[in-house]
Amino acid sequence: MSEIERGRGVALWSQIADILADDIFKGRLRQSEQLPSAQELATRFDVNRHTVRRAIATLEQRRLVRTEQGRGTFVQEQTLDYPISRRTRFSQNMRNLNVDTDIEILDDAREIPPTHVAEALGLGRNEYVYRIDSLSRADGHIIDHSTAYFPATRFPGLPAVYRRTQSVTQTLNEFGVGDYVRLHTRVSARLPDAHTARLMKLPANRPLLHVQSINTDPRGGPVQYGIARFSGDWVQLVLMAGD
Amino acid sequence: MSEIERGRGVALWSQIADILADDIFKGRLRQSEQLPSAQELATRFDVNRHTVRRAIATLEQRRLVRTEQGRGTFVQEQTLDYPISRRTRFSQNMRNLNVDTDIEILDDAREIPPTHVAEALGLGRNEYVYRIDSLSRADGHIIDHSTAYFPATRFPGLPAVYRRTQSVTQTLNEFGVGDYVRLHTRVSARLPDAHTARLMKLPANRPLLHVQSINTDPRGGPVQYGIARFSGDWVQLVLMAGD
DNA sequence: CCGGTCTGTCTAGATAACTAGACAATTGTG
DNA sequence: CACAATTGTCTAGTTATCTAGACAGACCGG
Repeated sequence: MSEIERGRGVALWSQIADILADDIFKGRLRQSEQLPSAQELATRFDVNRHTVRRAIATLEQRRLVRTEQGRGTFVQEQTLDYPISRRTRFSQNMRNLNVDTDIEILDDAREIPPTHVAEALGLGRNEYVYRIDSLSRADGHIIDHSTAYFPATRFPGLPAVYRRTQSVTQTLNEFGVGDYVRLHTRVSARLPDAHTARLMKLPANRPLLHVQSINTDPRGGPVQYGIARFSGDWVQLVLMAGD
Repeated sequence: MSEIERGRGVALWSQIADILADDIFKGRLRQSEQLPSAQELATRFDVNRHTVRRAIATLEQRRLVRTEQGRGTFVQEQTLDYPISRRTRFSQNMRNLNVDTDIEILDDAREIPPTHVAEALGLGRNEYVYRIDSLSRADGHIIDHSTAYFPATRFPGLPAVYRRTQSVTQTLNEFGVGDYVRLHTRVSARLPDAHTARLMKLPANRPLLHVQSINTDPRGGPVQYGIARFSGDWVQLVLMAGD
């Protein structure tokens, strides 16, 4: 049995959270299995129930567990598998997962993009883009802070349409882009910058999945450059074979 | 610059100690170099001087730094290099290092040893050994908790001699073993058991060097089986080539 | 020897972490 | 429905951690 230490500079709730998280990741607590009750854990670790509750609260924030009043605490059934393919659509994904989604548009602007974005979109030095920053929620939890760039000359007034439709697919459709595919995707693990951490209500030490992608129309013309930042704790990207 | 976080379950002094220890291990603070003053570090980390002092106190316990009143705090010049060879002698080692040593004998007993010890010493199932538990200090700091086994029939009354001489070499000499060599040495890294942690005044999460060795007389007869547990933070075993 | 710069020690108070206990709210079961 | 088990919420008190300031003691360079 893992022991916890007092007075060594690490709070008890933090140690307990680490042990339980490890139990989950290592599979000692199975998917959807019920955790011992808070009282039971308190007895096992020889601490107060409130201390255990604090540990569990942090696990819940990280979506590793789910608590239900009167029933108990359960290991979260699945990390949110996020399929990445040439034909990924966010809203389609979420509908498939039977998750209640919601997108909040934080900010949009017409501006000259960073050079690497301009290059990716095949734009010249002084061509404008629309930048749209948004936050996606699923079941009320923030899962994604994304920044999208669209060529401004090709899609005049795009932000207004996007605000109305709340869907990239729908928006591009109204501009005559009936279909689009993902040209490429780059995935890395990073720690959040201060801005993203604040937006996603994440501690600065929880890793993010940093996904950079380019969508093109069927003829290969780039229509969108996107950066999505997922909570690494419970979003899992799934790379599909043969796509 | 490494930042520290408040209210995340890790005490500030603990975070600061970790950062400084890392600076030392990674060589960003050189051997014997002076650390910034406590006040300077307090300003850099935006905490109180007392908090920094607590961090430094733990580093001093781990012998990573040395503080000198009126002068400053310095990176400890060297870990204690402990040469391992066929002809290793503890007291000789320490004299060479110009370190003031002292051995405290904690316990001795005449008993049937664990089977792996009996095998190593070439003893039968019911042959007795003397077990001697001792603690070695250098410059007043505990560096080593060791357990030694000697065949009891070959060295009757050995513990009394050892208590008098405080030296394995001297003791075996009195029993007519003029010379001995190390047959083999096994080194591993382990966390201390509760007993050893208490004896060595170490936190349970600081690794130990666990050294198991067998000494034989010149004809190859095993005379001692030993287990030594060194503080991993500041003892470094040095394996000599061609020995 | 003097003044500046360190570490060492003390006191006092503020904030975070932990404990203890009571009771409400919800759920499942007999 | 009554009951047991569980999570959720509150209040109060203790301990650990952190801050603030003062001053002593040692060291060093001028």
